[in-house]
Amino acid sequence: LTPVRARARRGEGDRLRGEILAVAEELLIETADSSAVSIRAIADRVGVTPPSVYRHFADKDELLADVCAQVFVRLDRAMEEAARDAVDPVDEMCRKGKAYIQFGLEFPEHYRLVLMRPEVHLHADDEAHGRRIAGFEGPTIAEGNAFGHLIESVERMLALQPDPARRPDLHATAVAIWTAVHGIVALRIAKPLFPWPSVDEQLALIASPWRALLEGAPTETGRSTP
Amino acid sequence: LTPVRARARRGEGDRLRGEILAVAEELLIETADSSAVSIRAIADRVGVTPPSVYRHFADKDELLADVCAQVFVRLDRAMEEAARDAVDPVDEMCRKGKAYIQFGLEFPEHYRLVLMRPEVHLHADDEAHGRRIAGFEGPTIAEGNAFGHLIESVERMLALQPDPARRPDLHATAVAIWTAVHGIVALRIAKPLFPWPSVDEQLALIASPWRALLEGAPTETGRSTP
DNA sequence: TGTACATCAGTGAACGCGCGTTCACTGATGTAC
DNA sequence: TGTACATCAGTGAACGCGCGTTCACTGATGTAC
Repeated sequence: LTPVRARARRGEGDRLRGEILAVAEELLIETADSSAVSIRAIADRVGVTPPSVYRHFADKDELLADVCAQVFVRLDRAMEEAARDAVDPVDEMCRKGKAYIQFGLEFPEHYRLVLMRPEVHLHADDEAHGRRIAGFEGPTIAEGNAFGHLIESVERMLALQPDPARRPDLHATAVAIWTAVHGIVALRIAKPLFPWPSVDEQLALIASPWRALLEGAPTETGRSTP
Repeated sequence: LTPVRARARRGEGDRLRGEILAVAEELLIETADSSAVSIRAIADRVGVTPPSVYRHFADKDELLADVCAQVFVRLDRAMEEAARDAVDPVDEMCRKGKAYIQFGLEFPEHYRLVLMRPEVHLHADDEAHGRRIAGFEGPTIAEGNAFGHLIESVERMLALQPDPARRPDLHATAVAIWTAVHGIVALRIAKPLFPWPSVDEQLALIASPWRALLEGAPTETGRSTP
C-alpha cells in the first residue's frame, strides 16, 4: 500500500527538489486551480512529508517562483522550436505567435500562473528582479528569455522594410505582437464558454490590414503564412 | 469606539445588502487582492457580524457574483458615456476602447475579478447562464451588456464600408477589438513593472494599418480621433 | 576488516491562523385586539 | 391608549477545515581511524 520511497543518497539532495517541482506542475495541470497546489498536496503526491519540502525551498513563494521560471523556459523553447523551420521573417513571426497561443491553450493553468496574475510581492528595490522574473526581460538572451527572442524576430521582420524612416519602433512593435496574442489566449482561458471564432480566424483578422499594406508595398523577400 | 449601527427597519432589509456589496467592492479596490475579501473582512467593515451576511446572500459565491454583475454594469456605463459625444462611428469605437482600457487600469482588481479569472464553477447545463454572467452576452441589450453595445458600435462602423462584400464579419470584428484592448489592459495589470509604451502609442500602432487602409479607400464620412 | 562517529535527508507532532458556515438566541420593530 | 404577541434583522459562540511553517528527532549513508 505505502510504497517506501527510496531515500536520496548523500549527493542526491537535488533529486527530491526536482520531483517536487515536477509534481507541483503536475498538480497545476490536473486541478486547473493553482490554489489547490499546496505544500501538503505536493508532499503527499511526492510521497514525502510536508516539512521535507523546506529542505529544498525556503518557502512556498520560492517554490512557485521556480515553477514559473520553468514554465517560461518551456514557453520560450516551444516558440524557438516552432520558429526553427521558418522560411522568412514573417513566417517566423507567425509560427512563434501560433506556438505561443497553443502553449497557452494547452497549459492554461501554467499560463494563468505566469501571465495572468500580479507578480509575486516585490520589494521597492526589486524592480529589476521583478522584470527579470516576469520572464520577458533578462540580462542576456538566455534560454527562457522569450521576450528577448521575440525582439530578435521582430528585428528581422522590420528589416524587410528597406526604408528605415518607415520602420515602426522595435520595442513597441514587439509589445504590440505580444499584446495581441495574449489577448487571444487570456480571454479564452478566462471565458471558455464565450462563442470564440477559431484562433486562425482571429489571427487572420488581426494580420489582414498588415498583409494588405505589405501587398501594397512590396518587400525584399516573399512571404509565406501557414 | 464602537459606533452602534442603526438596525434596519422592517422593510429596509435591502439596506444592509447594499452596504455589503459596496464594502466588498471597496475592499477589492483597497487591498488589490481579491483573496483578502473574506466574509469576515466585509462584515467587519460594515460593522456587523459575519452571520448577518447570510441573511442577504446564500453564500460567498453569490455575493461575489453580484459584485461582478455590478462591475460589468459600471464598465458598460463608462463605455456608453464615453461614446455619447462621438462624432462618427470610428470615433465612437475609439472612445469606447479608451474607456474600456481606462476602466481596467483604474480598477485593476475589479477587472481581474471579472475578466482575468475562470468563470465561477459552472454545471453542465449552466452554459447559457455562464455566458450571461460572463457579462458580455445577454438575452437583450440591457444595461450591463457591454458586448451587445460593442456589437452595435461595430455594426455602425462596418456600415461605413459601402461594399457589403468587403465588410468583415461582424462578430469576429467585435471579438478582435475586444481581444486587442483586453491584451493591453490585462498584461499591464499582470506585469506592471514591464516597460510598457504609453497606451496611446499602443492603440495607435494597432490602429495604424487600419487607418492606412481607410485612407486608401475613402469612407462615407470623415473621421476624427482624439 | 571492523568499529565509532559525523552528516544530513526526511519524519512526526504540533503551532496558530483565518476561513466559510451553522445554530440557537435576542431584542427592537411593528401589528392586532 | 395599552397590552400581548408575531416578525425578523442581527448576534455570539462555536464547528471543522486546510493551510504554511516550526521544532526536536530518527536513522540510513558515508567517512576516519
